[in-house]
Amino acid sequence: MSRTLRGLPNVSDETRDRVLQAAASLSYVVSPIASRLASGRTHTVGVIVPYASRWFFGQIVAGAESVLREHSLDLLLYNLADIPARQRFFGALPLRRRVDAVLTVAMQFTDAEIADMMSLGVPIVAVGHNVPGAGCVRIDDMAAAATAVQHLLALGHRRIGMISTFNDQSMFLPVAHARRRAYVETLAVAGIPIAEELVMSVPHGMDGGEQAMRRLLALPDPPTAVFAESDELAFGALSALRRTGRHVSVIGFDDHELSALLDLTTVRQRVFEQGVLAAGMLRRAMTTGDWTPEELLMPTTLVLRASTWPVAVRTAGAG
Amino acid sequence: MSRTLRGLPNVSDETRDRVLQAAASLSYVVSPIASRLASGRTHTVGVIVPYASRWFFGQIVAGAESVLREHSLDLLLYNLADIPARQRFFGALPLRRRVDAVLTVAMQFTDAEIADMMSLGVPIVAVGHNVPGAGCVRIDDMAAAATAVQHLLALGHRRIGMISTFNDQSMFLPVAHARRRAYVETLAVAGIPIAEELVMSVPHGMDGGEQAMRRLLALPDPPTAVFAESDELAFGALSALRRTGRHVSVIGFDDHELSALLDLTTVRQRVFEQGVLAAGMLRRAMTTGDWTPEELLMPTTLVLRASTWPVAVRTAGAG
DNA sequence: TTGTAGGCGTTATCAA
DNA sequence: TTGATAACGCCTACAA
Repeated sequence: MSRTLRGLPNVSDETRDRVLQAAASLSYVVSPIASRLASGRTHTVGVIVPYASRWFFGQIVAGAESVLREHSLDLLLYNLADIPARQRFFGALPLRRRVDAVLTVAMQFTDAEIADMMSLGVPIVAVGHNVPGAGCVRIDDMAAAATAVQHLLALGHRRIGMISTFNDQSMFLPVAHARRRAYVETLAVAGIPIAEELVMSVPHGMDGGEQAMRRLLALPDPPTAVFAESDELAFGALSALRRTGRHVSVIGFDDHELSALLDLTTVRQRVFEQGVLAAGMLRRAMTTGDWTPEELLMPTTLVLRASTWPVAVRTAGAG
Repeated sequence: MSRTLRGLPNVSDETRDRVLQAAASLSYVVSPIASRLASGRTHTVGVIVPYASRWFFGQIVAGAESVLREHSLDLLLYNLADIPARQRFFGALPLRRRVDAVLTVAMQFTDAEIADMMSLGVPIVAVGHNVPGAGCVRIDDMAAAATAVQHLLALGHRRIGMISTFNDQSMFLPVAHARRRAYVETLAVAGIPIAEELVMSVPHGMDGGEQAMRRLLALPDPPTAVFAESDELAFGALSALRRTGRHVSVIGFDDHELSALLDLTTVRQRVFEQGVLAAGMLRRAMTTGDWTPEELLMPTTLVLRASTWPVAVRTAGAG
């Protein structure tokens, strides 16, 4: 009977029909839990995110859900929003004996935490950051961020600020690191000295962006253009500009769904699709049983809109 | 031993210590799956949403996750984004034997589907819509929407449009229904005849809002103000206005995190908190074992910003 | 307070 | 191709 319901090959047609009919008439369904205990496979992937309700993570989760659901795999969400949640997670490691695979999104792990994760002995794929020994789906942050800064340089800007982030634990996420490094290096290549005061580090989100831009505007010699690590930060920056009536070119990163509305120049990445691809890698590993971590690099695109302009225009107008 | 690990009372201190130590040294953890099979309780709540990646649903899910995780309950996400997903869901009803409770968010169920859900025999709480026999956390949509329309009336507007939604199956979600009814009734009370052509029904999202506003602007006698069923629709409407250079007052609904930036007048509801409360109701039912569905009404607030203004001002200016 | 048998509903294995 | 029978790892109940 079990053989029939699972569609194994060695069952006669007649028996199959008989079983299927009986199952239907009793509206019988297999208990996934019992089946998991007996088989040892949980058919579940644990998804770990730092901020479940942010746009970026919502996209990733939705993307992953779509492929997992299609293959009848469960998605167990862990939102490690604050320090207590994180401590609870790594203290108890609730994933143990509970998932067949793990998907982590833009997390900053300590070495000990990575060791914990690897000790689960299941395939792991990281989106937007690198975990040694795990698969990876990401963009080339350095190159993409460099594109953004180069765009500002091409417009003639020389005094360029950056809005960067740190998290609750005052840690710089890997993504923040890479984008800030690209900023520094690109300016260096262009022969522009880095001005410490032009680099703001704030908590992620609109409020952080607004705060950062206000501080930049308060400088004796404010920037004529700003590169924000993400569109949400850029939104905050735009807000500060609008409230103060000042004019500074702003470029973001992500192409958030509202960026077009706000006319924000940005670097587009396909977020939903990264969730799809990551889940696909894990699904394959779970069904075939063999797992060789691979790295997937997604392309990015510079999207030109009205929030950036040549340096001469506005400074002349405003001056 | 099982008694110790589960913290049951009738264990001597000495034994408890001994067991705890042994467990620690072997880094032993109970298998949640085996425990579920034996006890018959899954410690899992199924969460059903129509659009996992939208802001509203992200907030609800994050809110629910925070309380469930705190009590070591699992959250199983089902995103019923399209018709195939929905059919698969109600065809197989994967929740059966798998969850101890269900949380549904702003879903439109048929009677048959409701029957299916109730047949699970577990507590159900609905957020943002009503399911007979289930608990409920929501706002008073009629009253809140009426407030929005009254605001426009108070500003002197008499020709007021509405942007409403239908979903993939061309069904009007309960929320859409209530808000449109409030629109009709509030105008009626004010003695204003309803003009059919002023009510647009579009798919949810910014694109829908933009489309709807364009059609409204194309009317021989366009509205001077528009009530959008949600902020995301309103964003689209604002976009259309900006691109066409026209001026129409717009009020939204939700107080999306970006509404302040866009200066959108709106009706605020506390979304994250609704997720928290709904999950709390289910958690209590799961732990105490008794379940009497209750209904929770959350307050809303009119938030005044710059996207609405008295009718005379702009029409005079534009005319 | 502690130990022990029985059962939860499958899967996997081995005979038949 | 089929039927029967151990695991799977825990919880519950009952006995000691």
